[in-house]
Amino acid sequence: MALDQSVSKIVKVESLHVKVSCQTCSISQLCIPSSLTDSEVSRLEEIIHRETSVQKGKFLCQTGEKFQSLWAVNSGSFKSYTLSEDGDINVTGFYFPGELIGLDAISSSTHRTFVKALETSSVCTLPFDKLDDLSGDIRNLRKQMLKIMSNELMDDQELLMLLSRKNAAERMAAFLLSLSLRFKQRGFSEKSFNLTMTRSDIANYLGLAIETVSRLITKLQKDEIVNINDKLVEIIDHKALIKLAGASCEAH
Amino acid sequence: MALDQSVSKIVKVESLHVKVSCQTCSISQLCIPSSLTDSEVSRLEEIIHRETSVQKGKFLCQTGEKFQSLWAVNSGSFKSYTLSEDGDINVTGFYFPGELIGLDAISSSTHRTFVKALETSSVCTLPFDKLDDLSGDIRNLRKQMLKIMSNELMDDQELLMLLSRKNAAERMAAFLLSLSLRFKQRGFSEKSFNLTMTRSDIANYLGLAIETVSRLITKLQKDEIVNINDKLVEIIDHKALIKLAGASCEAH
DNA sequence: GTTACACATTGATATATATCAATGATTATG
DNA sequence: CATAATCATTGATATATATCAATGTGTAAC
Repeated sequence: MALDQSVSKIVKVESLHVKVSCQTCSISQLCIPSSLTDSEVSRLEEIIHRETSVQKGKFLCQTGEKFQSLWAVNSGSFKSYTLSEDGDINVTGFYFPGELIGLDAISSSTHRTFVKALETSSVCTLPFDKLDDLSGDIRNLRKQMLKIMSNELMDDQELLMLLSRKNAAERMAAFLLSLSLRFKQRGFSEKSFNLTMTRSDIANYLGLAIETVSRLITKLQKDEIVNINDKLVEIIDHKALIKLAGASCEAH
Repeated sequence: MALDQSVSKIVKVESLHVKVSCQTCSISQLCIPSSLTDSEVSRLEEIIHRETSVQKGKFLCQTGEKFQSLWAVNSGSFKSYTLSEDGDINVTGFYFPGELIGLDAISSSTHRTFVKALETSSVCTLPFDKLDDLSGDIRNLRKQMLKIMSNELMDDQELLMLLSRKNAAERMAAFLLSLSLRFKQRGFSEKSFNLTMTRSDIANYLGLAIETVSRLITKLQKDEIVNINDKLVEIIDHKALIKLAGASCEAH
């Protein structure tokens, strides 16, 4: 599959004199769980470009582009993927409000993935050089950045377990649980949320065939564990889902 | 499988008046590829506890232990793994000279894995608090730490691709190539090296059955791509190995 | 409103790899 | 030195999931 549509062109949302500040936003994991003081948040605020809108299907970044900023998702959702030489897509992750995009590009100073909006979304832009300078001063910011990265490492390791050792049903269950947890952590409903990505994205991400994903979803409904109506997921039996995701012995 | 043997007890190697300095050691990725000045390296040196020996089978850390330091591998090798509730082992990674252990524990301040010496090895210990303080002062050190973590994120993503999308032969080839590259980057031979881990470790890490790994090794020899004599690997046809690891289309 | 196109579901079949089983080789233990 | 224990190899069989194929459904295009 080739690149669809035109290259991204990020459009600044009209601010309409509504000056939203980081203090009230409380969404990015960079500010919130950390112990930044008000004045520290203010300094962070100064370097952040706030509330940029990205239309559905547009790119936040593309492979090969120079890395300059991190993005914090404000609303909407994104998928990241790589393209192999043969042109096949490898979905590497999904991003939801409160999450940081671009951490993996720090080391090479170049983006290694395509990041595409799954719906019309908005992000804050964090120029990395300035962020880095600031973190020299602010111990808690430095700590928080390392923490976020370390956290990502842990998440990746978990995903690794999932993909290498779990069967299809376990992967699907773990995927839904992970989404549920991420939404919960950011103050959204953990019981009911939207799958903004396609079945094909999910299948690709989980290393499964799209037909397998479809069948698994059907089965989860039959077993009355989750209810999935097209895009809308409702988790009915959370415990059963956990059990399904965790059980790695019986299946082997 | 339960925990084998006793808990680690790290023994200080007799220094024998040989004061090895980081300046001459040049092994850790923390110091070397970075642009630290001599005086900066000296400051780093002051906080590092050098050359601790770890016997084969002993633990560098265990799940649940408090995170206090990172370790830089000097010699030997380690494996990291988790234990599920049911007691089965999940090998999460291998560590060789020059590589840093413990980055994933930063976020939770607690070790989430067991790290076990595959052979008698030695490490340098980097107290994290002091390292963090120092990185507030030294911009390049800060940069280097983020770079290392970002790099790990990239590596993990690659591994993720490998485990979710590649078949057994591709995984095995990619595993050997990745080892080869890592050894090369640290100045060791890329053509010939030791598999210090068991077949079972490899199989577990790659999400394959041990028998499959064995068969693949046999096949790689038959095809005259690599020569594996018990633990010793010799890469004969590097190009063929790359081709094998990369091909993800033909197999699907 | 009709046509086209991406997305999703369901069934039949093929295949890669796990599992089971037997044996050999190497390393540790008394 | 003998015996056990771990690790590795090889073959036969079972099974989970990919692939192929057909159909349905919703959304965009004209």
